[in-house]
Amino acid sequence: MADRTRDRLLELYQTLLAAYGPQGWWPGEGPFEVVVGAVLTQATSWRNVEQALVNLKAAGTLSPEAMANLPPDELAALIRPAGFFRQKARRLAELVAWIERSGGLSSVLRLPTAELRASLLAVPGIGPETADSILLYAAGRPVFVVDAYTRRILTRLGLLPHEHAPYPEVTRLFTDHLPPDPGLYGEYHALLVRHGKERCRKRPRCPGCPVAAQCPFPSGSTCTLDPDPR
DNA sequence: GTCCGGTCCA
DNA sequence: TGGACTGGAC
Repeated sequence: MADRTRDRLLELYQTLLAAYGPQGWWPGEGPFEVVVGAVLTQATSWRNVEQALVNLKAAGTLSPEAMANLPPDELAALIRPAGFFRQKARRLAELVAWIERSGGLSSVLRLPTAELRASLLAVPGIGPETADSILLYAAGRPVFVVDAYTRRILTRLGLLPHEHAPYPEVTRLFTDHLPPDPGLYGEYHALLVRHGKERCRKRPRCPGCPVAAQCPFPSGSTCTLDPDPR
């Protein structure tokens, strides 16, 4: 049976990969650094997250055990460059407490995918995108991470009805039509982020866009304003 | 001034 | 649904 969506998704992936090259996600060493980075990068550019990670490393607190024993205000001070630092310090503390309660990170990362996802979502401050980032990049599970870039790009390409499509619907677009390959999903998501910040911005930079041939509204022709009927 | 690799709460 | 959370880069 012909799967047009699959063909379009694979074509998009190949185009992005050819244009930008492998993105090398997730940067950093070890699953705990991925977990921490996933929280720190919430609504925050990675550049700012990096300094926070440097601070945590320098303080020797980039392990669940060390972080669990860190006073909240000290943790907040270390992650200050990542923004939302009081809130994120609380979120990291909650997350680390859950990890320690659950027998440590390696035990946690061995939980079945559905169970791990549910447990992560039950931690205050962990939403679907953060949970899925951890599932994919720290635990190596074939889940597709959906963010604002993903929604915007797919909507403009006509693969989604509108930018506010529910999270599970967007995830399914990928998992229903592509093989469950964590390597593919990880690279694909990273490429969408790259394309979203470099080209397919709110105000898109269409001239010279590598995806123009696959896009219904290339160049300032029309439709730079999304109609977006809720 | 605007934008970030979101999430929670009223 | 709209703010609040917060700092740094462009």
